[in-house]
Amino acid sequence: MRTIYDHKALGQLIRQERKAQGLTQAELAALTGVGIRFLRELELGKENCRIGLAFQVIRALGLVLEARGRGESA
Amino acid sequence: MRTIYDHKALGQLIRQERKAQGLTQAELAALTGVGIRFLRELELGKENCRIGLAFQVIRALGLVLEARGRGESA
DNA sequence: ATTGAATAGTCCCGATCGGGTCGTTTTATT
DNA sequence: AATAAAACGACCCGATCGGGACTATTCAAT
Repeated sequence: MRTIYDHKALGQLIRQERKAQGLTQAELAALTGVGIRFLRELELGKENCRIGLAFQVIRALGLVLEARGRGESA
Repeated sequence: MRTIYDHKALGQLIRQERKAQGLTQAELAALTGVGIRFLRELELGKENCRIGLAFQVIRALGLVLEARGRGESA
């Protein structure tokens, strides 16, 4: 379980997961239906990308996002 | 703990948390430094908004996002 | 060290976002 | 039911995204 505090952390996570699955950026991009450049910038922590596309990638990788309030216990 | 499978779920969560904290959209928008319209559309599950702004809102609300691989146990 | 793959950076351009605001609709309170 | 507040939808417009392609750079493996 990994905490995602911002878009950079998200990019790192995506890259890590992509590599863990043995995919290249081009392959994942094709799989996900987004452009290679988008994926690259997402992994590099681009400040502003479209969240819909980001979620497509997240789901394509089989990642699960969970949220809780600050105080809320896991 | 709540699973965020897409941008709609994220919007719902944000709205719920905003209300739980007794804030109006205008107040939260001002607090966060985003436009009211952006916040509104984010809560309504706009497909494509800038992820950087979304994270600003998430942090402003004190929400914590966590991610794990599909198989990974919590 | 060499070689090929993977990633990063840049180009142009159409498509869309996000800003504020005004008018309308929904929700809440009394 | 009446009133006020909050949320929604639409408007215009400048700013930026995201697409593919092409080159340069980094990386891994032999």
